Amino acid sequence: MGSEDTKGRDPISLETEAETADPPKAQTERNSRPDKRVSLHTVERLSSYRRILEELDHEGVEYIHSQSLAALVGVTPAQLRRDLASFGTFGNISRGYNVYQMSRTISRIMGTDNVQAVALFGVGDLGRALLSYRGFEERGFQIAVAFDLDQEKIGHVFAGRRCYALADLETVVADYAVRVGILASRPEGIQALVDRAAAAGVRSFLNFVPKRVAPPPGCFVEHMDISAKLEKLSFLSRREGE
Amino acid sequence: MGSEDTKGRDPISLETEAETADPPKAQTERNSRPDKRVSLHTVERLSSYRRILEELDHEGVEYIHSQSLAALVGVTPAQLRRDLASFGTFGNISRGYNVYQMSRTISRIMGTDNVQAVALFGVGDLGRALLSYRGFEERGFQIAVAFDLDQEKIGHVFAGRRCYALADLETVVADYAVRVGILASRPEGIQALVDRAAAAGVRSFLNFVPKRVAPPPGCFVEHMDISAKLEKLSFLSRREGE
DNA sequence: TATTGTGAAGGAATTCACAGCC
DNA sequence: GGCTGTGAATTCCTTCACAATA
Repeated sequence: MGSEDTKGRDPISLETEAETADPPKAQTERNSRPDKRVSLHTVERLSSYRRILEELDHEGVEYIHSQSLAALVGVTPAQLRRDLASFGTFGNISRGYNVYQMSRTISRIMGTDNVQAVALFGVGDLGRALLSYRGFEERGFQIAVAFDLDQEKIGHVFAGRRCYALADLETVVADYAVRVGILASRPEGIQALVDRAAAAGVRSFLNFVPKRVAPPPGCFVEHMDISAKLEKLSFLSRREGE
Repeated sequence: MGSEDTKGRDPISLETEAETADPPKAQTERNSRPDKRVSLHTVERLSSYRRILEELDHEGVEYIHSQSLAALVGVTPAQLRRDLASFGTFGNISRGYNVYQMSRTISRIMGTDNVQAVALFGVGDLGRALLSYRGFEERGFQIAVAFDLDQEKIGHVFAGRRCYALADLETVVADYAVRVGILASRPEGIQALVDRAAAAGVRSFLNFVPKRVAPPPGCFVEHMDISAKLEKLSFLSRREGE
């Protein structure tokens, strides 16, 4: 927890002003390459780079070399450099990469430099756990509203967020400009729910419900399959020799 | 919910007897190829195949072609056939794949044909949500025990599972033959916890804690990064033209 | 010296396309 | 006719190795 100069800034969403392509600082203006064709593998790794970078930033680290960062993340230095190079020039030879700048740049690439409003569908055990989960905000997301079928829950406030009836879906989604939804409801009728939310303007969904959901046209559904991860671990564990 | 003949069987863990390489039915004995070298990509897709297959099985579907199954999962038919072929011969030409047999075979490949005991570390909001989560059992996992630091929680029973003190880690892990752990605790001291659990015999960890954990030698740590998934969705959504 | 960024090489994963089968 | 399983081709991803730079 060495607290060097952190220049009085929050880890994320410092400048929530313009969103125009303003060249704010020195290094940042170099990496605005339009991006040729970025693979999803790269995007997924960028997330893990950013998570580590944020830890480092909190610890007061200002610069880091590809060698060290790659070791922390668990990739090869070449891979790290290649990933970053997809978006332009990040590094400073001999000083390495500026931790804070790079974290902010990745945010911009991901589109999480401004906080996005997220809607939660289903306020059961898991939904409430997600509502009280700290860590979304500092990554650029905020569960702004919740929906549920249960009359007991509607109108109630959970961890600071109001629970609405599904009847209000269209107006609430519009009011809060929700583009991302988290699915944590019962499986029944979830496809209809997704279709309706998509029509209301929600573009992508993170699905915790153990049920297949087809993405509406132009939308994306990402499945959070806990059992699948456990199965992967199970498979890996029985491969003793590696 | 068409209820054709389901031959009076549970979706999983029907025959928990032998675990010896018994050839139970007709088709199953063909796919015991030792596996040359299976990629992790294939393993991850196998999980999603199995999830869909189980849905289909519940709906009473007996056979399915690679074309239809691939469409449901969201991969190409060639990819599906190639994945399955890594393990031997699954399909019956012109009838397609036997839904139930294939689901069982994937279980065997994953090592989830017998239920595995899982330990939960941390009985906070998320931990309790996981304890009450239905859906582990039918995929071959059961949270058998929980651990927490909080004296209020120790000795308490949550959703049928007893919460133990960390002092009892070694004995409890041995008693229940725990090989898999789920991390849902506070970030502080999590690395030490993992190292100690690994020494006690836990081989792999599913980590919900937003903190980097280095896998002990011979062990695996899989990170469940919710924010990373949201970032991926955010990135995809702003690529309008696809 | 040591580091980044990047052509080029190598390897891995996916798709094609068809033989063999029903 | 249509299907699976699979060699071959292709596309994609990673690593190597070095020029350029500080």
